Amino acid sequence: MRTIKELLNNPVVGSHVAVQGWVRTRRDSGSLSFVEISDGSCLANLQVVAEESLANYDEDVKSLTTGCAVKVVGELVASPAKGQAVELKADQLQVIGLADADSYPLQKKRHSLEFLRTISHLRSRTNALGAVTRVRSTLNFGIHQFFQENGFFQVQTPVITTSDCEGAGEMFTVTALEPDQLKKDGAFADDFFHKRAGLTVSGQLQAEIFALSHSRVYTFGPTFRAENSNTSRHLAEFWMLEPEMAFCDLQCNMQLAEAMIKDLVGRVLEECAPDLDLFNKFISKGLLNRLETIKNKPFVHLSYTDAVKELEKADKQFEFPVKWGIDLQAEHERYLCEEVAGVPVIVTNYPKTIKPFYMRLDDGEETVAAMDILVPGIGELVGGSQREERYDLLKARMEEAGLDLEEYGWYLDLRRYGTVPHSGFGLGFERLVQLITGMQNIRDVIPFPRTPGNAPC
RNA sequence: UCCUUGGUAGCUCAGCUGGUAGAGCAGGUGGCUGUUAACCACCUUGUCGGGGGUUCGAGUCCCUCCCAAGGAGCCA
Repeated sequence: MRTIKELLNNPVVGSHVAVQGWVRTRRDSGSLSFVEISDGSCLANLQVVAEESLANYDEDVKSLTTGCAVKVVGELVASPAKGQAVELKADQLQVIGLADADSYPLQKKRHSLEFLRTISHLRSRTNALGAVTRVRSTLNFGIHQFFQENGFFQVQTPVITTSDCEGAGEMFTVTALEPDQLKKDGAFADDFFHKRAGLTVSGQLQAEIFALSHSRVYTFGPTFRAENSNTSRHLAEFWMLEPEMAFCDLQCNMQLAEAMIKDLVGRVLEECAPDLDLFNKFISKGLLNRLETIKNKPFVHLSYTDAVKELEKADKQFEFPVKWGIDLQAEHERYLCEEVAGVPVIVTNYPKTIKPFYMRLDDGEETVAAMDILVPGIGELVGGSQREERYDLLKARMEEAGLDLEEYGWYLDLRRYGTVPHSGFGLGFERLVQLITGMQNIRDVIPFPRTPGNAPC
C-alpha cells in the first residue's frame, strides 16, 4: 500500500499499485467514471479511471459520492488528458465505507470556514484545513529539529501547576472536590494537592529551573487561559513554545528568536510548497512574498521609547493617544509593523510598570529588558525578556507585585545558588501557524479550538 | 466582557416603503461527452435563530434571549 504522495512524487508508469482513500469527486463520461481520491498525504488528489467493464461498475462505482472510502488496485498510467501527469487505471475498486450523499455535509464545492468550524470532525477532509494540518505538523517537527540541532534539551513542564505565572492571565482551576465542597472558605486545603492548583498558563518559571542546570532548554506543550477572549487570535487552550537560555542576555535572546522564525519559515517553504501555494491563491494573496521577506530580511529593532516617538510623529490619528508609559495598543502595533517597517518588528525595553516582575530591570530602573516580536496581521507573536537574576532586585519586585515570597522560595533560590544572566521567550504556536498559512482565524489552525462556550468534543 | 454587523433550503445568498418565500450550487432522475468547479433537461427541499409584542396581516417593525463574524480589551 502506497500513499498518494509517494505515487505522485515518484510516479512509475506501468507499476501496479494499491491505494486507499476518500472520494473527493466523481465524474462520468460515457463508458468511464473518473474518481478523484485523497488520502490526506498531500494536497493533490489521485485520479482513478474506472471503466464500465469493472464487475461492480453499475452497483458500486456509479454510486460513489464525495466522502466514500475506497480501495483501488490498478496500473499507474500516463494520463492522456490535461490536469494530471499520471492516473490510476483501476483493475479493482472496492468500497470500504459509504457516505450518504443526502446527509454528508461536505460537498464538492467551496465551503466557508465558518461553516467548517461547525463540523470540526469532518473539516480536516477539505483542501484548506487538510493543508493546515500538514503545515502544522511540519512546523511542530521543525521546532524540535531546530532546537535539537542547536544544543537544546526539551523539558516537559507540568500541565497542572500551583504557581500562576503572574501577569499571564486567568487560570483554570483543577480540583478533585465536588462543586458544593468548593464553596466553603479554605476549601483547597482539603483538595487533592492541599492547595489551589490549576492548568498551566506558562511553563517559563519551571523552564528556568532547567536552564540553570542544562543551559539551553525549551518547553513546548498545551497552555491554558481562562480569559473571556473572543478574538481571531486567542484560544483558551493553545500550544506555547518557551525556550530558556542561561548565559544569554536580551540580545542573544532576540537573535535566537529571529533565527528560529526564519529557519521555520524556510523549512515550510521547502517542505510544504503545494500547501503554501493553495494558501497563497485562495486564503491570503501575497503570502509567499511575505514569507520570503520574513525569511530573508532582518527584523526591525526598536526600543519602546523610540516606538513611542515614531508613533507620536505618525501622520495618523490613533483612537488611543500615544504617551510614554502606556502599553501599545493593537492599532499602534499594527502601524509599526505594517506601515513603518513592513517586516516583523522587535520592540524592546518597555516601562517596568506594564511588564511582569521577573523581567530584568534596566540601568535607568524605569524600563525592563523585555522584547516583543510584532508581525503583520497578527500582532504579538513572541513575548520574551532577560530574567532578573539579581536576588535583591527580584525580591523587591516580587514584594511590589504582592507575591507570597514563601510560595516562590524555589524561584528565589535559583538566584541564591549559582545565579546567571538568562533569557527566554514564549511563542504562540497557533499564531505562528496563522502567520505561515495566512489563515485569519486562530480557530482554523488548531484541530479542536477551545474558546468561551465552545468545547464540543 | 464591550462596540458593530449578521442569522432565510444541505451550502452560499437575494427578498424594495409590512400582504405567509426565491436563485445558484449540492442532492435525485434521464441524456451526452477522456472528464477535471464537467455539460444539458427535468424534479425534490424551508418551525425565514428561539420567545414575546405591535398589526386585519410580520422574513420585513419593536422588545428580549441565543449564536456567529469583524473590531476592542486581556495576551501568546
